[in-house]
Amino acid sequence: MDTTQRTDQQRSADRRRRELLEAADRVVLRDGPHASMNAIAAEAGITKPILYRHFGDKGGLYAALAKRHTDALLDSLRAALDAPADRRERVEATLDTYLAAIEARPQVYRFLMHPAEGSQPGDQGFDVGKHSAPLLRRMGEELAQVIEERLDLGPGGQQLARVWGHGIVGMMHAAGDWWLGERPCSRAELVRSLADLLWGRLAAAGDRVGGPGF
Amino acid sequence: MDTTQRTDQQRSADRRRRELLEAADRVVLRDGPHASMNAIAAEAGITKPILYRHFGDKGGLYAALAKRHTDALLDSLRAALDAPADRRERVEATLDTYLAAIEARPQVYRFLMHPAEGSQPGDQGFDVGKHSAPLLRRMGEELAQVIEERLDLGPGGQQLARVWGHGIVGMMHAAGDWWLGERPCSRAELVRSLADLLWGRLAAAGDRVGGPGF
DNA sequence: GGTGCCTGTTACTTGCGGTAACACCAGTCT
DNA sequence: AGACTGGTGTTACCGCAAGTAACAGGCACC
Repeated sequence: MDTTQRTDQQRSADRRRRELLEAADRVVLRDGPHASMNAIAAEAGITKPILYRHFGDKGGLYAALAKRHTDALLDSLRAALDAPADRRERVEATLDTYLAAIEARPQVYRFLMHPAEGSQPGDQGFDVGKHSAPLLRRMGEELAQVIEERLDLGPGGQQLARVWGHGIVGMMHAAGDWWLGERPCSRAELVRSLADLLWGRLAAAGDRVGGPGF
Repeated sequence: MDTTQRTDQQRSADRRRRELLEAADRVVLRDGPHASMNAIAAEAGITKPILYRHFGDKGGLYAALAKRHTDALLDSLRAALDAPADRRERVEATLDTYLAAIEARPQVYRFLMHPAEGSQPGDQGFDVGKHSAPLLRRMGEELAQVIEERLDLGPGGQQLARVWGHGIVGMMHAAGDWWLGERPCSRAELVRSLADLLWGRLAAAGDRVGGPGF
């Protein structure tokens, strides 16, 4: 008895939570990450305390919101990353998937990259090394795992894979961010340039004038 | 007459400004980027309106603060980047310089990477593509310029250099951020791993089990 | 019919960014 | 001397957002 009823309540609570999240989504995508809790509550047709009961604080709401989008994006990326294709093709497909996503919904992207807004003034010694958006961390770890699973990197390969995972994700992120702001070239060109970088063209390029000493 | 007196006043104002910036620096480095204007004013021994007269608003103060540190870091990086050495050595030296800087003063680093705190709720259409800290942009452009000056990349080389500049900076940043948080290896190992990545070891590595199809 | 319990409200506190208005203290001009 | 000006400093306030009581109805359950 108790269990069935509790289940009912939980279901209703979960549905409510989803509704609230969708309302929050609309507001954040419309007003940016600085949307106030009042605005979100109004969009959902309710008032603030309900939001706080469901999500604890603003950070909780934003975390829940971010998780949805992050999961969705990570699913797309995993698909591109695990495709049965040549390594270079897979890399290009992954880069393109990411860039297409941020191009299609830059507001979602901007929201996801925001460093959580958290870190209350009470955090003594304040959290060094946790500025990156959780999305970046998760993408880095994910990529690291794929690299380690599929490539033979010899001894110390696991650590190498993690460095590379985070490094490549950072490269993708920074280049994508810059590209989104300036649009200096097509997406395909950007993908190609980045893949070329990863393929060692930096090392292979010739010097411009004299020797490397000048 | 007028000029000399105005110069005097300007000098005194500049000195005051430097004092205020130093006080702000202490507070920000102690309390993190969420330091309040009240706290900064108190540290400087004065009250808020003076800060506002000197810097306009909080964004202005933070921008001025960030510029000092950014300029200093960029100077170090330029030195490593322009050293008369082998390309690989230069790359490693630059990576190491950056990592040493963020390792030595993580709070400064954390502050610099903060996306300006700006973007008032009034910005309709809200500023997509300007999230990255100004430091990242400047480092990216700087590196792009060096790459373009010194490497022969054939046609389209300028654009390629810019993509690479921002991409490499992003790689360095993300890997450094992750490394600072987890400390999974020594700085030298990290530098070596990243340089290896840029040197094409990703493309050169063998597959782990079967062909690339699985 | 009382007892929890969830959902919802209004009304409040606290703290921050930012500003207006006033006060003091040089020198300067007449 | 005495009014005028410009910079430095103050207190006291506004508006707004996060977060929190404290209270009010609906609905199951004993």
